[in-house]
This record gives sequence, C-alpha cells and structure tokens, in this order.
Amino acid sequence: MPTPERTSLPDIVRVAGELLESEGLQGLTMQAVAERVGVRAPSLYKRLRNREELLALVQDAAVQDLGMRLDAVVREPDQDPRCALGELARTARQFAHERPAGFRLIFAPGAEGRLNPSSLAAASASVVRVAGQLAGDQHALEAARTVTAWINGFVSMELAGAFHLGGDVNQAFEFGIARLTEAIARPGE
Amino acid sequence: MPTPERTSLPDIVRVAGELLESEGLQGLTMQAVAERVGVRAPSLYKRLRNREELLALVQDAAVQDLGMRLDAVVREPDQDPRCALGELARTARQFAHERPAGFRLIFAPGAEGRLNPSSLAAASASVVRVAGQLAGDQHALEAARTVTAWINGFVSMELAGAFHLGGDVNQAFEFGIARLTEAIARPGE
DNA sequence: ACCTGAACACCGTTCAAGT
DNA sequence: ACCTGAACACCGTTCAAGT
Repeated sequence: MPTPERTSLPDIVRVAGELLESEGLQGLTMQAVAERVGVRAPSLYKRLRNREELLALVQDAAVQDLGMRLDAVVREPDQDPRCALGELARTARQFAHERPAGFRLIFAPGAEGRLNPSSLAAASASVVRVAGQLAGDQHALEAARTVTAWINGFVSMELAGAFHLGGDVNQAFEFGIARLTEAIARPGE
Repeated sequence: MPTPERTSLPDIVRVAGELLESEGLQGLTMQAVAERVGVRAPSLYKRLRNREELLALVQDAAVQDLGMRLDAVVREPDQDPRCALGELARTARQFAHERPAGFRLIFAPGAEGRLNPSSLAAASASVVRVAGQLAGDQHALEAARTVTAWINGFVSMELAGAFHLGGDVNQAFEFGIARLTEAIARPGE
C-alpha cells in the first residue's frame, strides 16, 4: 500500500545545504536533516545511500551555483578580458563569503575526491574562456589553473583567518588579481 | 598514590599525526589514539581537553615541521631569489605529497580558526623574506600572500583530484611558479 | 512504496572508584 | 597522580513491521 511522499531528494539536498551553512559540517547530521524535511532519519536512506552521498550532492549543488554565477559574469557584452578576469575572481570570493561552508566543501573536500567532473567542467568554463583570451588558447588551461588555484588559496586562507594579522585583505586581493592578470597575459594582449 | 605515566603529550600528538595520515581525519579517534599509546581513551583527557584540542596540536606540529623545511631551503648560501622562491614552492608541494592529511589540516581547517599565530608567523617567515627580496620590502607581505595563496590553492586542488583531467600537473606547477615569480618581481630586480 | 520504532555498533566525554 | 570500567548522550545505519 503506497504511502504519500513527505519529502524529495531536492528538498533534502536544499535543507542539507542550509544546515551546512548554519550549523557547520558537523552539525549536518542525518537526524537534523530528517527533522527539517519532516521525516525520521531512516527514511532518508530510501533516497540516498549514506551521509557521504548526501555531502556529494550538496557539494555538487554548490559547484553548479557557483558556475552559474560565473557564467553570468562572462555573459556581459563586450568586455575587456582583464576586467572580466577580475570580476570572475570577485564573484568567486563573494560566493565564498555568502556560503563559506559550501565553498570549503567544494575546494577542500574530505579524503576522497568526490566532485562530479561534468559539473566541475561547467563551472570552470568561464575561467578557461577568459584565461584563453588573455594567455592564448594554447595556454588557456594552464593559465586558468593558475588563476583558479590562486583564488581558491586566497579565499581559503581568508576564511581560515590566516590573514587576520595586519594588512588590508581587500587590497591584497586586488593586488593579487592585478599581478596574476599581468602574469598570464601574453605580451600582445 | 602515584601511578607511573604510560604515555606523554608529545607521544599522543605524534601518534595522532601518524594516524591522521594512515586512517584519515575520521579515523583519528580518541580510542584509536589511546590504544596506540597504550592507555584507555578516558586517560587522554588528563593531558588534553578534547579531540578538538588534539587536532589543534597535530595541526601546529605540522605547521612547525613545514616551517623548518622551508627555513632549510632559505638557509642555503648565496641564492638567487627567483630560484629560492621556486624551491620554497616545490618544498611545500613535496610536504603536501608526503603528508597530505597534515597539509589539509593546515590549509583547510574545520569551521574555527585554530592555527597558532606564532607558529604560523615562523612558518611564513621564509616566504616573506624571499618575496621581499623580489617585490621590495613595501610589498613583501602582499607578495608573500599571493605566492602562498597560489601554492595552497594549487596543491589543494591537486590533492582533491581536480587536475585529473588532462595536462601535465608538474608542468602546470612550474608554469605557475614562473609566472608568479615574474608577477611579483619589481622591474629592477 | 514509503515511513517508522527498535536495535546495533561506534564515538566523545564524564565520573566515581581503583592503585 | 594517573588509570580504569561503567555509563551517558549522540550519531550513522539496518531491518522488520506497519500502512
């Protein structure tokens, strides 16, 4: 005899994402998620295998959200690639400030590499495109990796409080953007 | 009536660090540590407050170890600052390959910023010095942060498997070093 | 077909009792 | 002074029983 569904997988993932931000990774328990979607913990296992899979889904949702924001930046008409690169970096940083736990889940995952490759590729497309405009298509991937690594590292350290000892963090970010942009741009561009 | 000590705090921290690498963060349980040092779990609480404090001690030990390795690089006589910066970067990356879990604990800590400021300062001293030689003393801190952020970001992504899709990772690392070095060096130097 | 209570293994932590 | 077993609260997960 069928029972009406009281929740759904998207519902669960959304609630888990909210819980991640409000309570932290260790506050994201199966019981807390279950309570907020209106079922008991065992029912969650009808829709996902275990907590690890739930974390992977939350991570993937965050990657897709970030990717969409970056896409929107690049979609602006007639942009200078230098400006676009700066805007991409600032957008990623802003995302990290709004959803620090989600950002950490993307860029500092646990032991195993979850991270859906297709979502990752979609999220990096904008950066690769702009990096290619600056560095030339042959170096697009390397240049994009250099920039992505720097953004990730800078923001991770910022979130970890490693920059709390003196100096203007915004200024350091702009310094890094400017230097990085010149570093990857080929002389002609 | 005194009981002989069967372990010590340095012992506990060392074992916890080994366990972190071999079993991962979630394998680093109080019970596993206790078993390996030869006591029962409750005895650990005579020497530390809780698991979080143990993690902080393991993290600090890793920071100090990394800092000593970086110091050793800079201690080499009459070096070109460009070469020194590259060697610092490669040394940090090698540390991450040898002790990936320890590296992650340093650069991608949990929610709260533990991280002992004085250990952190000691570990960054070498990078700040070389960065200052390249960028000038006024920009030493910003330049060091730019480089540190990039190294952290690059290696974190490498450990997370984000680079597994094509391209030579070593080559990308050298590409990044070269570009970063030129990016922070002032024209004269 | 989905939901539930009960149960199990495991973990961090506390505490009274041992020596 | 340090160590221990017992206990508590909590968590992830399984499963038989409900509808």
